[in-house]
Amino acid sequence: MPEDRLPLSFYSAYDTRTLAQKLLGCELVHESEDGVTSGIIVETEAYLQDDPACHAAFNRRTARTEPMFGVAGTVYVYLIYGMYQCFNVVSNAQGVGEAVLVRALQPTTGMGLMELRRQLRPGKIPTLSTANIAMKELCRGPGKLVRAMGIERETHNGTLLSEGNLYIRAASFTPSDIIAGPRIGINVGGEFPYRYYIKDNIFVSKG
DNA sequence: CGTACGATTCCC
DNA sequence: GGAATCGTACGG
Repeated sequence: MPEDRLPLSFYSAYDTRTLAQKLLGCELVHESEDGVTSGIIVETEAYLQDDPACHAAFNRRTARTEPMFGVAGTVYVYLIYGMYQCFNVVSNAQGVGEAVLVRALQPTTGMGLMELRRQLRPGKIPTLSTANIAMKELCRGPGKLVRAMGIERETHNGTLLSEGNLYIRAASFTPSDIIAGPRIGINVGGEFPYRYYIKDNIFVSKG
């Protein structure tokens, strides 16, 4: 199978909300030392520069948000609730500060490795009750998919999807129906329907 | 320097 | 329903 990695030009070819929809059906890939994991992106959210829910809203440049002001196709990974991380694709022109949050994947490669990574949660000893994670739960949520894919802020934050071992493949199909609705877990900006997901796809998070 | 909190997940 | 857990943001 050809790598078919999306070029950097793909990420700047659309406005952020359009990109969030164009990413649906594309495949996120991580070629790690432990093995390859990948999954079809089935759920995303857009975060815009005039959007109160966006970390970089209103040109707020800090050490954390700096990657969001990089070129489209930059990776933005941040720590949330002290124990989980979220993976974003930086969008729009350099200096704008917008991104697309990836919220769920349909696993395609390395499900065994995904399950192992999910079991190895910090402070958690795997038990029989956690020994088997359903395939549809492996990447069902932004924190879950980051852990299953082995994505880490230390190594991937600020990298480019056009180079390195974390990248996105072009979609091999066009999603038939895309649903838009309110974003999940935010306290402001709830009036904007910037969450997008593939209709009837069982790997989409419940929110 | 102190502290409140978050684009979440899991357990009671 | 509530805890876990810590870097970040912001005020003093």
